[in-house]
Amino acid sequence: MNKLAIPSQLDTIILAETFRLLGDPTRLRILFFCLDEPRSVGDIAASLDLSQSLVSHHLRLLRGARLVRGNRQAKQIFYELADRHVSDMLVDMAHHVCEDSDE
Amino acid sequence: MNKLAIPSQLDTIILAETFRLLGDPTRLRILFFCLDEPRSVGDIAASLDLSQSLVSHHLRLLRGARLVRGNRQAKQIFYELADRHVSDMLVDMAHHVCEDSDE
DNA sequence: ATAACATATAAATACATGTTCATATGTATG
DNA sequence: CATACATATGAACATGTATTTATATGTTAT
Repeated sequence: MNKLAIPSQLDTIILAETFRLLGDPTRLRILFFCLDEPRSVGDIAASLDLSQSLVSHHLRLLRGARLVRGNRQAKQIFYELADRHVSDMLVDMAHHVCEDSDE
Repeated sequence: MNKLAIPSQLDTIILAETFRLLGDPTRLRILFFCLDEPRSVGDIAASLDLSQSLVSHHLRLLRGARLVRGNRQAKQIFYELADRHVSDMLVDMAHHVCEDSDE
């Protein structure tokens, strides 16, 4: 509805922080891998060919920004996107980039 | 239509690159400032209280990623968002962040 | 409790990146 | 042409960050 006022200084920082976290290929791969179904840390590491430690570090950052959320199932912890906002955001942006050959 | 397949390695990198550029508060401020109407470099610098050099550096990056586009008008160069995709993206994301108090 | 498995954390390092300062390029006007 | 104005570029620096290696925490089963 509204064309969008210029975001406040604070909103800008929060927005930038979110973008910054999405601005790393490894983290993006992790996010897309967890898009459809929750995935365990080990699964992520094995499937994306990343060290367990690295995956854990990235998940910490993503958790901190509430972009993902994990719940324990016995020994494993399954991570998924935090909410619909995040997944929509990702999907939308992916479309934007893929369709980037027009205009 | 499609739920979105996992992006290719290349698309992931391009997407990450775009996000990375958006992941800086200064660049975001510049983009939002140029959202409604084209703005000269000097205007940007003065209005956002940034050095002319800094603005120019950031504009170069944004230009390189085809996020903004500038055209000369006599001595000045007016920058605006490159296309509708970019501006929509920005507006959408801003809304996502602002509405981030639900769920 | 001990062993085995899954995940998280800490320290260290190598590299990327935002910012500043100084200078160059380009454009109009006397 | 020379001067002033607007923007761009280059080098230097300081800070941030992705990744690795090593180790700790937590959970289940024997």
